Amino acid sequence: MLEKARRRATIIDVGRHAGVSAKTVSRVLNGEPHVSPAVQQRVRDAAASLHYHPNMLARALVRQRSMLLGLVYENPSASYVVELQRGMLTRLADTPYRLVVFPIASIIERSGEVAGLLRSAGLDGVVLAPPAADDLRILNDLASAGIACARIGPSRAIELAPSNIVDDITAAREIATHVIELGHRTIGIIKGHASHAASEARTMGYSQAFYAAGLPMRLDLVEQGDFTRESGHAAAERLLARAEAPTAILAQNDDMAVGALLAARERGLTVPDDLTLVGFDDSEISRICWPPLTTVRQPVFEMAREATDMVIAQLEDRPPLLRHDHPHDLLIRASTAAPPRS
Amino acid sequence: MLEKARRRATIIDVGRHAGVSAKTVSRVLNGEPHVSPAVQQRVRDAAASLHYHPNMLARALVRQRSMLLGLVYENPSASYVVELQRGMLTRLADTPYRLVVFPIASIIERSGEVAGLLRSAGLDGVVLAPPAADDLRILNDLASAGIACARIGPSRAIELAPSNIVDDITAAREIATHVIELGHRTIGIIKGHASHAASEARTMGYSQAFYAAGLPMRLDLVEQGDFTRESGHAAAERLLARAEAPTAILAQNDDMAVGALLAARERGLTVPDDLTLVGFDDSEISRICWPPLTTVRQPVFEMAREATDMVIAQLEDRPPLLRHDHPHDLLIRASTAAPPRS
DNA sequence: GTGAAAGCGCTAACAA
DNA sequence: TTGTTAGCGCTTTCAC
Repeated sequence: MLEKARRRATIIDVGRHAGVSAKTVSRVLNGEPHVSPAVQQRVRDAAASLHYHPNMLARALVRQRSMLLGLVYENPSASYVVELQRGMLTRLADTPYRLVVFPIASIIERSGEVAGLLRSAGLDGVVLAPPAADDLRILNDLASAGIACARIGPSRAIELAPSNIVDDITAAREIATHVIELGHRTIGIIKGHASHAASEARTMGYSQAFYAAGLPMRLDLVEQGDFTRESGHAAAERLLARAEAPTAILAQNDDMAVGALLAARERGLTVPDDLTLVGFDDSEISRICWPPLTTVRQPVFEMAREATDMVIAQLEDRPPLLRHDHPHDLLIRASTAAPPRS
Repeated sequence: MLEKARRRATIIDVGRHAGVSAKTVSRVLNGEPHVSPAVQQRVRDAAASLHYHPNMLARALVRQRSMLLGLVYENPSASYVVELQRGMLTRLADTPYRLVVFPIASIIERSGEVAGLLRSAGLDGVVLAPPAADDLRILNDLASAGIACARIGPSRAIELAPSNIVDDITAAREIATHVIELGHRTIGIIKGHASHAASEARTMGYSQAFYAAGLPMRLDLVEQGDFTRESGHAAAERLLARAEAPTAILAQNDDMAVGALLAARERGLTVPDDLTLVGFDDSEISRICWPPLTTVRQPVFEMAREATDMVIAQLEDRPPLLRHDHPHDLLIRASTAAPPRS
């Protein structure tokens, strides 16, 4: 059978056991100086024999520090979320901070509640992923609640809070240029959710590439998605059902591109022979699916790690980096080719 | 500019503002009876005008409840982890509980530390995914620390703590039987990490299927993996390099099967024409890769949701379900076919 | 219906 | 080098 839960030993119990005051125990446990080695040892022994573990809740109350950091995100792409978490957890390893996750269904609609939610959770700091990273209301509420924050991929008001940025416009222009240079002229676009500012930025990048190549921006070939695979599937179906179907599709993230890939497959189209397809993000599935997707690598992991560092810096009263520009990479893989000559 | 952080209003401030005592404020905020409607309204108004938010840390200390639930897992497969989190978060929506994630590098080696880690994090409860779910040491430490827990996919000591179970042996037998019935006789196996009890169980299921079909259990065709795609890739390479290469490979999860798929492709083999391949778990990539994998669906999402419910039941002093058996499904997709006639 | 006092387990400030 | 006192912000007695 399992042992019974017994009353938890407190710092006072340990002190009594070691024949010292509670404060001395506290000093030893927190590695403060000015405690004789002999007493230190007595305290440690007493703590061990009583199975003492500090009560984080009490410590948190008096120190005004919960050691809890939040991650706020909307829930579109599993691989994106995993990368965010990995980045934060990597920075948090061997620190006393813990990661609390806050997937918010619709951040824009609920932006008024979000800060209250984070505040009542007693967080010390948060990392804001899109689209929360662009929500000024949340930023403001966080500041007035005294919660440290850092942002990933904001597009607006960069100077307002520490930001990790990648140049979405340039990245989108580069991937669109690659497709145009392969010879495509009828090019469909699957946009991400409108509440993400990155969606606008990427569309602008595409349009710059079209303009530079002397191609018109065909608004009739722009379909709205929401960053989910399902939405990419549906959008691709609409595009491919056109009388004048595109020979290439630019999807604004990899999940939607994979959805488009499945849609193409269902119509008997082979990628890239019949249809060129590109994504965005270099998420794991872009490498796993077949063919692997031409995409743009966003250093999500590094941005999350860096954002976490920015938050911790604030909590430790070090001046945080206010802005970190991250590089992107155009990754040309097997999903792009010249258009079929029909 | 952002607003300045101002001192947080306390229950006493609200009381003063409303002309009542702190206790009355507490009563109103916690919905306790015996407060006149007029006073209730005054208190609510005062709280709103002072932007009062309860301090969870103080409440946690006095109530001995942090409202924090942990999820403990090792980090093999991203899609698996995401499903676990989704399941927990679904149950946690509209409750005051928060989710704290604990990816532990090597649970078996660090089993002694894990409970201490969870205890010092001040968790009220935890959901244990494999292989922590099978670690008696952790279970025991958790019980003696008075932390509620529930398990996902344990193979041992089922009665020791609330468990969510799928019948790995039967599931593995079914998928192996499917492969055998297609006509395969030389069948390779890629095992998962030995620390996961599910790995043993699945191997047993395979062996039952072999026995029932009158086939020998070929230990020379069993390769060790660790549930990662890379390990599946390496194991498949070893299998396919044999003089007598298998015509089918049973991988113990989908990630390893995808690794094997890539290995086969590199050797110029087509799945399923040249090689039949099956996975386990029905994780997202099993549907996205090409060909989609024949696999066994494990209701990871439902198990996580149910496990969370078991934990909450304990915290609310309701008797938790002690055991929940979940169904599995054999999903026959395009990665399995009759062996090539050579 | 409402309030005063005590205390959750810990640490900061000050004494000794 | 060590101990004492006073809280952190809230909830729990138990009075009124």
